[in-house]
Amino acid sequence: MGRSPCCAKEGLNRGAWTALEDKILKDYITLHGEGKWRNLPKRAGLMRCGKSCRLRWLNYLRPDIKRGNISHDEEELIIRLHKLLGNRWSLIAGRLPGRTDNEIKNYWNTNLCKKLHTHQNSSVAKKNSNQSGHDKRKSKSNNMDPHPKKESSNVVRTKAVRCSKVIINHPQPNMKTDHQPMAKPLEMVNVQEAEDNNTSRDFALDANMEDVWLSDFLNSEELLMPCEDTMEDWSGNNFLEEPNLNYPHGLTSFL
DNA sequence: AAGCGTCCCAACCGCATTCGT
DNA sequence: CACGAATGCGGTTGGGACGCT
Repeated sequence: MGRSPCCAKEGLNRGAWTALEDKILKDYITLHGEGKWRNLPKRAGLMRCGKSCRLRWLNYLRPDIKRGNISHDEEELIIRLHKLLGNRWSLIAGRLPGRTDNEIKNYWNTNLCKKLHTHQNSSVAKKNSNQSGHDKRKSKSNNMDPHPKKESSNVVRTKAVRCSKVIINHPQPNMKTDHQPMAKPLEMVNVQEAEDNNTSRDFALDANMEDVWLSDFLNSEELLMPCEDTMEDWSGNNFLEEPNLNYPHGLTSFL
């Protein structure tokens, strides 16, 4: 695909994985566990590079995978997390059980990004009409049904949970129905208080504390999306470049 | 039915970060 | 501490699916 191969070894398979390769990889990892990706292909007898195996496993073969059918709640959560975290797909994915960074990234790029633009345009146009729908596919995507055609196809849709860096102490998020996407019953930690107490740096270093804060933040009314007013300014994702803002100092370092 | 254009997503890449010696 | 290897991450791409003409 344009660039030179990452694994310059000749004879390696590239492109779409076959069912046999999937089976070999899955069986091998079931037996030996994850890791040692570099050597895995050789040991498993796969003509793939380690990176490719890892990606295939993480995004496709791992058990307890959810694929497709991103719910409205999940979508809202993605939007809010993206506002908070920017393109930190792995972190966002860590907040969405069963979703992977790749899936979320794709979903964002193909659906939410367009939705945003559509929304912005419609805002600029002062709601002259319903959201465009001039593009049939876009319209379909905007109906919270991003994969309808594929769901009926033979494409397997399973993806792994991938909690890379964020420690999630919550029980399985209930995919909130009442503006509480982070179902954790949390003791309310006031961000401003934390800052006032000069504790922000510390809690940013503490994953659990950060988790609490993040949950609190996400539950805040400001981020209840989509909202036209806020929709207009979150495409830039400048919040990470502007350390001050209203966010704790430690967020960037935490990320 | 065929051709064409658009869109989606799996898989790739390079770079960054972490780990091991 | 330095260095190389391994792993993780986010951006990008191309093939295939789909809808329209």
